[in-house]
Amino acid sequence: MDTAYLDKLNENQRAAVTHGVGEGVPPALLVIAGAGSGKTNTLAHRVAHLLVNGADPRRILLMTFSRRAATELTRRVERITGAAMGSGYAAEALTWAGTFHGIGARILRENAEGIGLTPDFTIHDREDSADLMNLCRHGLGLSQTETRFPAKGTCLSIYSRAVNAEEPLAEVLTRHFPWCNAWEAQLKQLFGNYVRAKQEQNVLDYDDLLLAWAQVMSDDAFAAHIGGQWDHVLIDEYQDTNKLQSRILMALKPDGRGLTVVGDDAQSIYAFRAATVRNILDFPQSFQPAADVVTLDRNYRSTKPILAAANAVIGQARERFTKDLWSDRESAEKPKLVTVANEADQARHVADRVLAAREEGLRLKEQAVLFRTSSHSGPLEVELTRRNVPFVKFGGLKFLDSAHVKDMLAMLRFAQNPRDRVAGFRVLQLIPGVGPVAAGRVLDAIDIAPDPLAGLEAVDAPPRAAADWPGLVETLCGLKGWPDAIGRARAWYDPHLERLHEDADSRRGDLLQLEAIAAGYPSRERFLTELTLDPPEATSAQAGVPLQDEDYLILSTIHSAKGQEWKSVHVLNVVDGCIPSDLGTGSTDEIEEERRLLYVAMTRAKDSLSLTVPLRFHVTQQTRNGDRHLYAIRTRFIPKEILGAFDAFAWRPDGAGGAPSPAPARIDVAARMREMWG
DNA sequence: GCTAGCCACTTTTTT
DNA sequence: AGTGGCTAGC
Repeated sequence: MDTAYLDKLNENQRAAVTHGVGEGVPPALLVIAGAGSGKTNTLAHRVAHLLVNGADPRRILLMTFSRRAATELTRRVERITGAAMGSGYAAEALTWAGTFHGIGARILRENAEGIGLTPDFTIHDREDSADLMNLCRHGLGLSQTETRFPAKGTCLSIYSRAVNAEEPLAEVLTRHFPWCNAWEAQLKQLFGNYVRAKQEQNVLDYDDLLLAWAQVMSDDAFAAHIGGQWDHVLIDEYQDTNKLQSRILMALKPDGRGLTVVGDDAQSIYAFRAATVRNILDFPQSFQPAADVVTLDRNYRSTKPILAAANAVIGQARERFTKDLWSDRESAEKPKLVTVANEADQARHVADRVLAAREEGLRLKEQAVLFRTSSHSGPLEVELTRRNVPFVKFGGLKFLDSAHVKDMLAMLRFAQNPRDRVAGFRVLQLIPGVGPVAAGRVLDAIDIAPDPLAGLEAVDAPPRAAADWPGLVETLCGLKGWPDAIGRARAWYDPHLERLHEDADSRRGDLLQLEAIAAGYPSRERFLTELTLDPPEATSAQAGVPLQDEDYLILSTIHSAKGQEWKSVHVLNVVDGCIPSDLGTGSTDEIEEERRLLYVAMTRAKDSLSLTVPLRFHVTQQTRNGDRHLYAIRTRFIPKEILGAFDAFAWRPDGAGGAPSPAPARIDVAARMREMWG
């Protein structure tokens, strides 16, 4: 066999790739992989090396942080094995690649019969879960307490943390939600009802996908059966897993044999989701003998000055475990720290720089603009649109959150699982004359019926909706056949869309887009499951998704930028209040996480990095004082002592003698002339 | 029992 | 700014 691919790796990477391969099932391995150290490449090589050495691809489990990462990984494995073993080799047989939640859903569905679930369960996203929590909250009369009971979203967060961190409720409240301490007894009761409701309605929420999986694994026979399906289990981004996930992992491979985890504690940015770096720190000692550790600290991505600045930022961290990264990519260009007057200037400056770089031959796709919070890119989006610069935005997406899309999905989910009350409640109330009470009655009738769909057909029409009722029932019962069903649902929904929304036209466009997405899935169940577990993550300024060969600028939240890299990176609002977010300055742990967030943002850059500091910025949506301007200061993560790592300067728009230039909207004449010829 | 309209609250990051 | 909850009126 041809293992030439090993020659291109550095010593540590090769150690990680070959560790224990060819000696039966290899012992546990932890790879500490710093930013840009070729982590994905190393992981892909390890998988490929296992395959080349005879591992069965169907018996390899790959768990990544996102669906996109899983796709990228399998693609690379395919390329490596293709070169080594001839292109006939199918890495497609890597059938077990996905997120923890996605794999959990699949295992639970495949084993549903044996573990007291029905295989046609539907999955609630966060919004749905909050809605169900709300129904339970009302059911217990907690919405009318004298002092305010926590809002549904807060209740769900508390519940979720208790589940994912495996912490007792009292501890969760004290440590993370002290203002809800007084409600402990009521919350406990509420959560009991919430769990019961989910079970009665045959629905699972995100947490259940892990929790039920973990429960299954606590049964020895099941644990052996499920863990025995794979010889090798490899986990990426291990620093962002929580206790529940690590428990599942340990139960899959109790002796650690066949287990590989990869991560970097300096890039842990999901503590708000109960992720804990303890998982990665405690991993080696979880086994007897302890797992081997390989560290990748050579950075291939960034230039020396960029890395020096990033190291300076993370060097201020209160505690950390990994060493500084090093690079031999020389460059005279330090990262820029640009002070601008306000967010409008920030937008102008970034747009200027992006366009200038494109003039010098750097495609828009090689450039990215990163920010802490989705809304921070607002002024820039306006500026880019004004200048006709195409962009695609990742993170903080609301496509699935918009009312009309949720209506459509509720239709499909209700047809899939008529016991799903959240979906039913939503669908039934679309008809004029049906409110919460009438909807509740119908759902109660369905609950009692042995066959839910038949129950729906048999139920009496609500008194004020007699005219519209048969149409709805007929549509719901007829939502079979895929993907035709979604077209029929849309046809029924269209008049309601028209009636409910002023801007029905643009919303109709969204629904057509949804229909196009749906056509890519083999069945209604797969569509609903995968859309919930892996929602479309990008939005674009133009209608429709840009074509693959089109060039566009990347706008992304820092969280969504994880694992990615660009030649040129701009980071917006590098000021206190944004990074760190003023919502995240409650505890030192939270501040440390914000610091790592800035580190992650900076280490995305290969050749050029620029941080902007608007001195004055506009705050909207403040409860107290309404909209107002705030005077900001440079982020505390870049104190004076490390300023030397940056090229710091102030920028003002051309020709601005103080007042913002009233320049008319610029016309991209060149682009228009090109457009004349298609 | 439903709907419209008014009021109050929210508050980031995401599977 | 937009959503959700609550109340008054039909």
